[in-house]
Amino acid sequence: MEPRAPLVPAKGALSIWRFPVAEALESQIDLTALPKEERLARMRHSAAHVLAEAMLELFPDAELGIGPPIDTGFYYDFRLPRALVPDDLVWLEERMRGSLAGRHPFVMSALTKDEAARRWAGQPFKLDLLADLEEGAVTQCTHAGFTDLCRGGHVAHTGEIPASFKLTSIAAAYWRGSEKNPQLQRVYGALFETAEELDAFERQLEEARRRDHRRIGRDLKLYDLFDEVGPGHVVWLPAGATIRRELERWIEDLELDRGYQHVRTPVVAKSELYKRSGHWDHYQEAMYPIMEREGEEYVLRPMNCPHHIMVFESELHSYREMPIRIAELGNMHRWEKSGQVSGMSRVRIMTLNDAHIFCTGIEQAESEVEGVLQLMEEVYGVLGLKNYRYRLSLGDPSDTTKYVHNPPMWEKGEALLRRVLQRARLPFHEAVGEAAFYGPKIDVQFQTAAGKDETLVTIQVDFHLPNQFGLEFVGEDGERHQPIIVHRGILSTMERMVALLIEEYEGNFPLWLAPTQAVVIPIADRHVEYAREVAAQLKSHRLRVEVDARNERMNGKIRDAQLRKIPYMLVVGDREAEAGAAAVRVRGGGDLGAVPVVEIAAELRRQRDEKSLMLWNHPAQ
RNA sequence: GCCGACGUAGCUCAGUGGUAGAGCAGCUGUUUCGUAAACAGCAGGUCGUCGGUUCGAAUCCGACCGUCGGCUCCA
Repeated sequence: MEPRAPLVPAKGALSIWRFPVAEALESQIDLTALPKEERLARMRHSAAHVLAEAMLELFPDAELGIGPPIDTGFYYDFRLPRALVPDDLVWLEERMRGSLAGRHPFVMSALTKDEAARRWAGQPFKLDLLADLEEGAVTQCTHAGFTDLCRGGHVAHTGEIPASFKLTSIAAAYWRGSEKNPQLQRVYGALFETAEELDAFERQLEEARRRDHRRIGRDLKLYDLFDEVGPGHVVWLPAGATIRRELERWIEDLELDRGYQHVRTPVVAKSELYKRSGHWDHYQEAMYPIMEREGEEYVLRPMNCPHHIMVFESELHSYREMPIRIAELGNMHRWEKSGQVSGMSRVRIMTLNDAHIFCTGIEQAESEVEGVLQLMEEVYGVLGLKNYRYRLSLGDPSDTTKYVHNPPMWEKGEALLRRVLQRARLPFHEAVGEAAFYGPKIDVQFQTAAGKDETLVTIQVDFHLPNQFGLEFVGEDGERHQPIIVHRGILSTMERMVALLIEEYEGNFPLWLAPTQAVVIPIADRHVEYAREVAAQLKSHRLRVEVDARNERMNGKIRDAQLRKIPYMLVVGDREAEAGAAAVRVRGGGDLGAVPVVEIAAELRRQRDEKSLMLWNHPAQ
């Protein structure tokens, strides 16, 4: 499988949007001389101005937020007297096209902070922006009688904005991205240089909708959700549970090979446990509410760490036993806010492929982190997933409520993780404010079909919990020492992993994961008996095979099997029954002709055991 | 959680104040068929829930529940 470019670039990602003041005042710009990225950014940002111009026509009292370019176009945030409706977008877009035809020049001018404060007196958000600007760096831009406080980055005139744009959606957005601030109405636009590129973008959106795990999950009967079971509480149907079981068996075997020990721990604990671990202070709003009986408080666990710490604590350990790798497919419960629960990728009850590695010290922790990265590369190689990036997720020293306060601990952890990434020569980026509350981590970020960034793998170095729980082991010197814990998830939660795989494979699972691996299709009723024999023979190799004995024509059965994305259709009629064979049809491929059943069994076993991404000379997808 | 839209049969959808519809899926029967949909019949809904307006509500209003698109948060 080739690496697939993200279908839809992340919406929030800002492109180049920084222009020195001197350059901003320059009105003569040769667009063709600019790199495409900057040219597009200028076009998109200019289009945002034109949108604001049209919006002021619709609502003269509109309060203006910001209107930056984004990777697929632009947006502009407004506070408006009423909610926008889709018809407003039609009207606004028409006005914008009128402004483009007018070829109005964008004219930048500089002004003092005092002048700007007077000029923008009626625009609270602009005043808020102005407060952060240095004297001498205040500029505004005028076109067609519309002026915006703006640092620049435009095209020369509105005629240079390509007509290949479209207002796409109305959304809500908090001012400056903080939920403490007022919520504004955001209008998104898509803008590309050519109509062909805009078309391609729209086709990508369509493609993303086709790959959506919620749609495919329903069509293939992988999972379901019920109002009365609750949002984010996934019901795995037999087909989806089969995929999950294969993944679980596989990862547990890989872990056993690498010296992990599996445990089973309860999904409920006394709140006391989480008070001690620190979850209570940093995580409580994300936990299910307390259950109280007989004067005791219990909670559903949001994380497995404290339970695995109990496993470590159940006896006194020697440095000779370490590292001790404790693993569990552990159920966790997190009270996600109602607006963010979605399909299987964002749920409230989930199973994490979790493990905690208890290490004697920095050196051992470092080597364990390396081992985890190697396991991760192996696992994702087998799954054929290549569309990911490493992120070093750091704490935010300025945020004392979100992270435990212990600067030396954070420094040690961050340095350790950075060293491992550098030694492994893995390209990574650093992100402040993305750490766990108890320590920094390496996250591996994947992109979903819809273009959203999701964390799958996470590796964390933790000096905090060993301290909270007073963990000890006996060292070579006979003294007591505090271990370091490496937390790690490889497959992520089973929910999120299966959601990602559905989208990655578009429901066309490789043989080893396919819920039904082959369906035997008798041509007429008299072939049903032979079909059952073929199926029995394959089932004796633990292949998941069905017989389609329905009263349908062969064509109909083939069509249904294709729609169910079953890897192999084994058509049997008189000729095949005679020869002890079946005509093999490959999903998405053609008829391979009759093949002896023993050979089919051998080939399918091989593909399954090798976890092949290919189906009998065809790509699995 | 916040803003907005949406909620009609298992699924996809039509129906905008006057007796609930279609296609697919399901069931029954006929057909026994060579690589992406045979034919016919039957059955299936207190229109998300609760309340209100009205002679009359799927349709208008309100609250709640859920879904979707964003924002914020996150495995």
